[in-house]
Amino acid sequence: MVVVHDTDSGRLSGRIVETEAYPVGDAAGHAFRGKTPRNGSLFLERGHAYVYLNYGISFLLNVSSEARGVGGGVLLRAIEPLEGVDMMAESRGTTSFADLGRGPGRLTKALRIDLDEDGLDLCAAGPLWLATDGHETGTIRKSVRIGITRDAHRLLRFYERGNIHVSGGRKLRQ
DNA sequence: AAGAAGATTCGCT
DNA sequence: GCGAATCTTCTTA
Repeated sequence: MVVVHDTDSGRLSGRIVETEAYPVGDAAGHAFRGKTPRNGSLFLERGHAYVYLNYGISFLLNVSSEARGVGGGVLLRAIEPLEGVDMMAESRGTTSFADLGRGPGRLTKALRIDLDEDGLDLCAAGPLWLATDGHETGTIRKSVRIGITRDAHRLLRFYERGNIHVSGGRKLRQ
């Protein structure tokens, strides 16, 4: 699908090409130890945005995936930029097309997403929403998740094979 | 109350 | 390839 952010300066959008699942009962998930001031949005009805500040540096965007009151979600790790590429380059401070949305923190910076978007319903009318994709979908592959230690063996990372916007090195894109 | 780890990125070597 | 930047949560005293 496509993530769309309608801002005062224009529309930003990108096709999701890499995700990671953090299901119920997964020790690596933020909801594993219950609700906190930060992760409350993970417990909203499936389809809501959970945005948080990671390592004190980068905002990361998730989509809640369970019934209201149950914590679980999907991390968006990379997008292929579609609309608003110039604005994205300005936000990211680079003109390298492949790098604009390559990585979970870069993705939010390109789309200008921060705590203002936390808790928004992505399946309703609003500034941030998910659109269906008219593009052809390539082969979807799976692997272990990146940057975690708990439940590290689970194959819960999904990405489009060979896509240059997928994060990690060459191997992690094949 | 203090320290360490964590779903990362960037600049420098 | 390595370390810094820097906020939230968890662990240990």
